Amino acid sequence: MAQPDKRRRILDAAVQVFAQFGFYNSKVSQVAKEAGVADGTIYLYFKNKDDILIQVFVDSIDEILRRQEDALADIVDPIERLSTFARVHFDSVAESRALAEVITVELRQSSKFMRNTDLKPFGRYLAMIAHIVEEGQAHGAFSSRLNPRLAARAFFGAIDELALEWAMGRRQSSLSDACEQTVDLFLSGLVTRPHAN
Amino acid sequence: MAQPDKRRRILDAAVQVFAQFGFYNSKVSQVAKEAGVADGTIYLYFKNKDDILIQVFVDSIDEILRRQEDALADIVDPIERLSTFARVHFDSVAESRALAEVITVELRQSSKFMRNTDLKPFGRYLAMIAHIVEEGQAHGAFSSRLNPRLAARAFFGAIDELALEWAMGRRQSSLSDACEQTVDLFLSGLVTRPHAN
Amino acid sequence: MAQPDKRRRILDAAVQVFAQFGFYNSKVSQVAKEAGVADGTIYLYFKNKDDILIQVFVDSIDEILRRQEDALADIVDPIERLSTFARVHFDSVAESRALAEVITVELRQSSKFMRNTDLKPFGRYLAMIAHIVEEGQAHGAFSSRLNPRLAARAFFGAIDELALEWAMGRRQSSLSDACEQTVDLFLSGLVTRPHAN
Amino acid sequence: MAQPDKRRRILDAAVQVFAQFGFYNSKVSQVAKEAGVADGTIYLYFKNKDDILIQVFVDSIDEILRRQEDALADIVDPIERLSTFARVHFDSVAESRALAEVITVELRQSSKFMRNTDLKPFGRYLAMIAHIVEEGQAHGAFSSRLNPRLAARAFFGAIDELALEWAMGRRQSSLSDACEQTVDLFLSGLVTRPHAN
DNA sequence: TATGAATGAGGTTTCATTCAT
DNA sequence: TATGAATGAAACCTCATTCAT
Repeated sequence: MAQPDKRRRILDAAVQVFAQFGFYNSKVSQVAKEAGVADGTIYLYFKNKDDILIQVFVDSIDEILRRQEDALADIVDPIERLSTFARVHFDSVAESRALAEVITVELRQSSKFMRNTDLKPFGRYLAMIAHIVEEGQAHGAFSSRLNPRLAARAFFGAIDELALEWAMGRRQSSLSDACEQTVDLFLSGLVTRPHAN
Repeated sequence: MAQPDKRRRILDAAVQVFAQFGFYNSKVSQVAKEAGVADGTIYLYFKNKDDILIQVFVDSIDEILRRQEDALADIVDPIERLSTFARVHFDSVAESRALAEVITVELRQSSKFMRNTDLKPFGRYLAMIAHIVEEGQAHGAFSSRLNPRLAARAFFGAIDELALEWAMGRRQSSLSDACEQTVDLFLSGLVTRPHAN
Repeated sequence: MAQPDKRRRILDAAVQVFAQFGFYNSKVSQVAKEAGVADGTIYLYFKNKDDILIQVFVDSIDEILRRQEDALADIVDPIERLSTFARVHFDSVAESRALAEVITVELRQSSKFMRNTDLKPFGRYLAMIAHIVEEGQAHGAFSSRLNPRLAARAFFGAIDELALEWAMGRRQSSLSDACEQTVDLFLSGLVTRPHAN
Repeated sequence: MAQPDKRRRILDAAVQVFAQFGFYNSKVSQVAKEAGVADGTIYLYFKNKDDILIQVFVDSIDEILRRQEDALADIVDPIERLSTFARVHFDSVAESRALAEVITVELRQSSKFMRNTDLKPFGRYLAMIAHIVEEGQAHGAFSSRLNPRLAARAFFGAIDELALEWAMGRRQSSLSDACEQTVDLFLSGLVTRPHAN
C-alpha cells in the first residue's frame, strides 16, 4: 500500500504480461501479481479485463500524441515534420519493446476493440499524419496526387510493421536504420521533387 | 453423404466466424455449426482450435504465393513486378474481406502464432518482396541505398494496413485506389530516378 | 476377415489394453486396433464397453473354474485339495500377467460390476473354496471353529493379493514361493492339528 | 460462509460420492454439491480429480497408521501385536463403510495410482505388518520359515478382502467375527507352536 | 481502499456409439 | 459381417469477477 499510483503500476504490469503472453492468454491474476496488488484491486481501477487493454492503449497513444505535438511545435518544413514524426514514433516504441508489441499486435486483434469509440485516439494519430501530408500539399512540398488519408495509413502501416519486426526480436538492423530508410522511402514518394537527402 | 471436402468447409466456416468475432471470442461450436458438421468432426481434421487458425493462415498464404508466382512469371521490369505484386495482394484480399481480416488481424495477435515454425509461409511472402527489390537493385532500377528486407517489410506493412482499413469497413476509397497510390508512393521512393507516372 | 474367432481376438486385445491403461483409461478404439478390427466391429460382438470387461471376467473365471474342477476331480484329502486349488490359481494367473491384473484390479473397481448378476461366476469361485473348507471340516481335517465362507474369502484375498503383487511387477520372490507359503500359512490355521510339512 | 476446513469437507464428500458411484463414474460437480461448495472451489484445494482420490487415500492411510502406532505402542507380545493390528484395521474400516470401499476398491483400480510415488503410505502400511512378523520371528514366536513381506501381503489381502465383503454389503457375519477368525487363522499359521486359543 | 477466497458460467475436447455403405 | 467417418452428449477445468471482511 502507499504506492503513489497504483493505477500506473497495474498498467505497467499489464503491458509486460500482455506482451509476453498475449492479451487472451494473460490472466488478470498474473497482472495483479506482477503489479504487486490483489486480484480484486484491479477492479477498483478498471471496469474489466478489456478495459485494462483499452486504457493501456489510450494512455500510450495520448503520451505519444503529446510527444509528437511537442516535437512538431516549432517545425514548419513539411519534409522535416514527417521525418520528425517517424523518429518520435520509433523513439517511443524503442522505449518499451513490450509496449510496442502490445499496441501493435494485441490491439488490432479484435474488431471489438478497433470499433470501440474509446479508440478514437488512434484515429487522432492517423489524422495527425494526414494533416502533415495535407499541409505539405498546401505548401506545394508534397505531391497533390495523393489522398492524404491513404498516404497516412500506408505510412503508419510501414513504420508500425518495422516497429513490430523490431519488437518481435527478429530485427536485423537497428530501429534507427529502419526509421531512416522508411522516411527516406516515403519522402521520395511524397515530395513533388525528390528531395536531396 | 458428406460434402466432398469437409476440411475445406470447416476452414471456410472458421474464416467467417473468426472474422466476425475474433479468434478468441469465437467458439468451436460456432465454427462447426457454420460448417454444418458436428463439433467433434472438427477434431477429425484439426488438432485443436489453434490449429484451425494456423491452417487458415498457411492455406491462404500458400494460395496467394501461388498467385503471385503465376502473375510474376512473365514480368521482368522491376517496377512492374512490384506494382503487380501489390495488385495481386489487393485482389486476393478483395476476394474475401473476412479472410483479409483474419490474416491481417488475428494472426499478429499472438506471438505464439507468429513464432510458430508453421508460419514460415509468411516469411516466404516477405522474402518474395525482398527478392523483387534486390532484383530491382541489381538491374539498377531501384536505389541501392535501401536494405531490401526493411523495404520489403515496410512495403508489406503499408499494403497490409490499407487492406485492413478496407476490410474493417471504414474505407473511404476503393481498394483499387489504395493499391495505385501505395505503389506510386513506394515506387517513387525506390526507383533511382523518379519514374514518370 | 476370415479369422476364426474374432470375439476371442477382441477379448485378448481387451485384456492387454485394460491391463496396461486400466479400464476407464482404455479407449474402445485402442482395443479395436490391438485386435486388428474396425471400431464398429466391436459392437457386433459386445453390447458396449462395459460388456467387454464383463465377458473378459466371465470367460476367465469359467476357464479357471474348469481347470480347478479338472485338477480337483481325483483328490480327496482336504489339505491336498486346498493346496491344489491355490496352485492352480497361481498357475492360471502366471499364464498371463495382464489377465491377472485385469481380473484382480479392474474388476473390483466398480460396484456396478461387482453387483452385476453376470458376475455370479466370481461367487461360484468363492463357493468352491468354501466347499473345500466345509468338506475338510466334515472330514474332521479342518477346524470346525471357522466360518467356511469367511475362511474362503480370506483365503482368496490372500492369494489374490499375492498374485496382484506379482502382476504389478514388484514381486521380490517367485509366484511359486508365494503359493507355497500362503498355503502353508493357511493350512496351519485350518487343520485341526498342524500338519507336518 | 465457509466452514472452517473446506478441504476436509471436500474429501469427506468425495469419499461418499466415490463409494457410491465409483471414481470414474463420479462427477466433480457431484462432489462439489455434496460438499456444499462451488465446482471451482474444488480446484483451490486439489490439482485435479485424480488428486482428490490420491489425497483421500493418503489422508486415510496416514490416519490409520497413526492409530496403529498408538495402539501398538505398549504391546510387546508378537501374537497380540498382530491381532491388535487386525482389530485396529477392522475398526477403522468399520467407522466408514464408504471409506473402506474407496480405499480397498477404487485405489487398486489404476496402476496409475498404485505406481504413484505419493502412495508410499501404502508401502509403509505393508512394511508395518512385515515388521511385526519379523519381530515375532526374532522373538521366536513366529515361524522363521516365512518370508515376512509375503506373509504381510497375504495377511493384508485377507483382512482387506473381508473388509471389502463387509463394505459391499454382502456380509453374512459381523466385522468383529471376521476379524477374530482371520487373526485366528493366521496366527495358527505363524506361531511356532499353535497357540492355545 | 484493499484483499483473496469463493463463485459458477461456459468452452474445449474426448470418446462411446451409430449407421450408411 | 465389416467398416470407420461422423456424431453429440457431457465432463473437466479455467478464470473473470464478486463481496465479506
